[in-house]
Amino acid sequence: MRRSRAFIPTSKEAPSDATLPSHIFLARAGFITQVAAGLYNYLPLAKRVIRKIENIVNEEMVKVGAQEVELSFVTPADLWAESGRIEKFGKELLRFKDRKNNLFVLGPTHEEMMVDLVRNRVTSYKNLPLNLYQIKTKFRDEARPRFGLMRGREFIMKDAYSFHASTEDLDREFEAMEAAYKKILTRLGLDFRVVEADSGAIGGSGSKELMVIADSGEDTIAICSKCEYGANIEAASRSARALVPEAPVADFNKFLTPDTKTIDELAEFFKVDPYYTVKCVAKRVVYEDESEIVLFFVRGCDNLQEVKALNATEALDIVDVTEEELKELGLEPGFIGPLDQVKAKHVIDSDLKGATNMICGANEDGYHFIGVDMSILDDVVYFADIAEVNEGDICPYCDGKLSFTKGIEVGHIFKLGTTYSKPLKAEFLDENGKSQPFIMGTYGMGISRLVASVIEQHHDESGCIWTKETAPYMVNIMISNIKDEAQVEAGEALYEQLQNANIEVMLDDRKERFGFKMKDAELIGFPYTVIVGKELVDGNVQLFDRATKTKESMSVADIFDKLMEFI
RNA sequence: CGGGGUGUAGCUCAGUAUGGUUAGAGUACCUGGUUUGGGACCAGGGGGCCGAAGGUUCGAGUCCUUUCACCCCGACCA
Repeated sequence: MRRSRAFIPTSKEAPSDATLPSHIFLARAGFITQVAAGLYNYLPLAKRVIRKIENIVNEEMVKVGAQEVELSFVTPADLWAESGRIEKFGKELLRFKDRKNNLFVLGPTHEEMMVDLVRNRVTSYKNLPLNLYQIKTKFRDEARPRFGLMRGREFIMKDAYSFHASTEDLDREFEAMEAAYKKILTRLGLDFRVVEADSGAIGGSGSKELMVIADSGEDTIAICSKCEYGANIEAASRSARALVPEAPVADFNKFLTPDTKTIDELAEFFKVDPYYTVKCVAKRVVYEDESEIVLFFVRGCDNLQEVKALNATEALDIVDVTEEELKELGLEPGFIGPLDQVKAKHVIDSDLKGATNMICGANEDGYHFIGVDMSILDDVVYFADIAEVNEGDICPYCDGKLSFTKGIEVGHIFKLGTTYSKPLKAEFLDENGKSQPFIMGTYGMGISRLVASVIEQHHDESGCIWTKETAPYMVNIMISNIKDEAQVEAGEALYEQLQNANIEVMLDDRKERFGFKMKDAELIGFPYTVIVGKELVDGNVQLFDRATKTKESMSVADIFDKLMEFI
């Protein structure tokens, strides 16, 4: 491509609202333009990068035996009602009616559509397993789209769906897909981590997220210092502490503790480690048609993890409550404890099961219980893992310590089981002629988010640095002075030579100054720029490496071979 | 969905407290000239329903009302 003909509107200034490097540089370098909140146009350079990522995804999907399909973007609302997700997804589903007044939904993900496609068409265990995928635009009417391509309302996702006759076969496919996803991210040149995750609105038994490590990531992940364990903070677990602080041994008693409403005040009052205190977090738990206040109890040194709390109560939502609401129930904020009190449902963190020498609220203004043995609650209360892990906690699989880092969720793979096949009545006949719902898996990967992720990990103050597998063009030939006929001739010759060798090459033939064209090349981020300039009189050109920003002189005769070596 | 902010040239922004010729700068763009190794310089030029609608006024980018859009913090979210 000749730069003089290319539609690459670069700019010195970033959009005023852009904060992330990926957003700033993709906009400045002429890859994307914004249309409306969370909606972007992909310009020629972006389109080329997207196609490259898609090609890699396609290659790896073919290797694991998945088949590409493309399902309708507009999906009948009836299907969403059938699975029950029309409520669960809520306003994120963009709904509209056609001229015949039928309700439709723009597809935010395609479990229902895919199940509908397969049910009654695959009806025998002999035709399983089956893995179908597509790469397609999705639409989710996010409450607050932001960060450019990172969180758009319209985005490109690769979504795969597998169908199995047994959970063992699903496990096998899940592992194969995880391996394929790792391969894709590795080929793209990304630093990533596979972590355990919460299954969210998609549902299902087990799920893992593929996180690209980046400070700008919106997710916090806990990773082990010794082993491979990593988990989203929403799902991270830990081992019980090996070393515990000295226990405040005491007989059970009610103790006057005026004005000690917070854990800090309580720990200070008794001069004990917050580890031995019981913290109460009251929340309103919302179900489909009702809601109730639930008291969550964790150790004073821990915090409630709301996603875990949501899962423990099987609720749709969890919202804050006011002190007034608690007082109406007869509870005493600051002094709420799990003993002798049945005014609201209790959920106690499993780390408190059997704990002794604890201090907790006595449900009476100004009083706490001391010397509490939590095991007396064993049979009467619901225990669940609801505490958020802290940095420095012990890994659940080894004796390593957990630390936090930020990640961009670029992939999420789920073992769905029969979550969708059952309600949608998608069944097959097994060896015994018995009807069974499909055992399913679903595997998503954000293609447009990957474009942004590559730049989050590969950029500097001058702009984008594309990896070899993602670069829109591998080589940029820069003719320093377009009025110098010898430079033009040498540039054109190399341009033709590289094109004939099927190298993706840009020829910067614009009538601009050296500095202007270099800045432009650095902003766009071509891996290599060949500078045809003042050294040509000695028969030399320079090879500029974008990643290292170094220039190497070499003879015109050698440049082609040298490039072929690098690419 | 709560709280806040901003809408003026393709882009980044002045101008609005105190209404008053023809609405500005930088950048980008066009023409001519000079320049040609790190976003050059000189001269000339095109480009605006001042987000939209209504109102106040002799007169509105500026004041009032309504509305829309976009952004930020939070809630939410593969």
